[in-house]
Amino acid sequence: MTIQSPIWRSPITSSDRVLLEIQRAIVEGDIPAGSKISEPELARRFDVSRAPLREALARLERCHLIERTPNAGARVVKLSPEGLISLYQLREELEGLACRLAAENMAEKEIEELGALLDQHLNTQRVREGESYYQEEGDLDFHYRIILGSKNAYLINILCDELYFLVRMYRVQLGMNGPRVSRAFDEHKAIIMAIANRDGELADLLMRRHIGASRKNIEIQLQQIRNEHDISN
Amino acid sequence: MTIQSPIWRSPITSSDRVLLEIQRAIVEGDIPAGSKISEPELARRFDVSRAPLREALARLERCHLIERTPNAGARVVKLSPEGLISLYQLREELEGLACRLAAENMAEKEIEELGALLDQHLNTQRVREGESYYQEEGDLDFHYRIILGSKNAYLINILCDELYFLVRMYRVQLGMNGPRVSRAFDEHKAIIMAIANRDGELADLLMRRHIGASRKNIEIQLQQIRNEHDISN
DNA sequence: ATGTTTAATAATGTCGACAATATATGACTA
DNA sequence: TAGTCATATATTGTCGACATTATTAAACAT
Repeated sequence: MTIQSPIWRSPITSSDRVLLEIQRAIVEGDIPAGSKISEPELARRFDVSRAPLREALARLERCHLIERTPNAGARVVKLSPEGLISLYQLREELEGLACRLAAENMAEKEIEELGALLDQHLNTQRVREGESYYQEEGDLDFHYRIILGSKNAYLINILCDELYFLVRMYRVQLGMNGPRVSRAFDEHKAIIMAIANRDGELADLLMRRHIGASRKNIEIQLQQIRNEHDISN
Repeated sequence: MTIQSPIWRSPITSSDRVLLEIQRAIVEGDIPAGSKISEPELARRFDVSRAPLREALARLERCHLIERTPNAGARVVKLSPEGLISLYQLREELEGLACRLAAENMAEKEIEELGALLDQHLNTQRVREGESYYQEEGDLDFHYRIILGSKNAYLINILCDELYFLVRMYRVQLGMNGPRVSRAFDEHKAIIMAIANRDGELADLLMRRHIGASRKNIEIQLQQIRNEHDISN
């Protein structure tokens, strides 16, 4: 089961279904980055008419997974180092803010659940050593809850509905889930404590560092990939 | 002429045209906040079929001007103190970041133009004393240029395409353009100088203060409106 | 009179077809 | 052979109609 937007519309229409399928396909690379989107083809493939398909495309554009040009159609976005940096610059600010607001606005119960979640992930990780998919999901779940805890509707929308699919796409397609597992747990723990102490300023700072560290880690891996690529050519 | 998204699609389709018209109508209150959107009615009114109209609605949802529920239709958003605060919390972070990046990434020429723009606005404001519409437009233009100067595509998209219509809607409908004019000019001047000095940290700080001051000013006006409302009931 | 159930009405979601635009193919020229 | 132009093909943008769902109105019961 994949993590998806925490705010999901109750009655599911055709376009919702198609959106979910295409989102997954793009994030996991089944529809390759940079490739052209053909409306007739996708409509056949998912057995719907072009109306709900186009509705889905509009929402895919919203979460930056495709780019559309009038009369010319849509393409899946290309992943680039610049894009990744831009994305993480934004996340540092926005999730920092989310943390500060979460420290002010989260209910005690929510904070308890957040702590329980972390313990649970720690156990899962101990049992399934090296199996990084669970860590991936656990990490996103952690970030989601804090974002939701901010109670800022615009912030929630931007992070959960618009940017996080891209984050997942970068992670999945560049295979970024590596060695930072244990350190991430410690950082998560510290963030939760700051929130529990209602210390918004510290929670903010720690989250910025956490994402900054994550970004640097990814940049290193990305540089390695680029080097390998240069050698093989 | 109204300020609109700096990134505009080159060939203008029916849905683009309708989008612009409805955007203006909602921002200026011709279609009242909180009112229901009727697809057949708007389709007749703008002389298009429902297909391009629905495309436009999807994009209106994207910039938070309407809210849609499946099978039930769309409503124009309601303005609320909480919404305004959430919006300005975001702006402080995002435009602070934009300023820091602008100080790093803006071309010398762009910075010169930004300075020229400010002088020009100062003159316009001296000539048309009290006429706040020009100040409104000038202020947005100033912020737009800095955001564009950040060269961060996601940041530009979120601020210019998704949040700024809401900012304008709040300003127009609550009549917020009041007495801060001259102080805003000084603050703008200081921000430009920080950018020109390539001092990203300072530019960031000044922009956060600038927006924070703007927010407090608006909150005061909003409180006054609420008080008047309480008295009249 | 108020609240509940049922029928009538209107709205949204989806479909297939056509028109306008872009892309691909092939003929022609230098 | 490379480049340009005209044609053919395919894709996108738009339309009107239908199916499905929500909303309103009316009838009924309490």
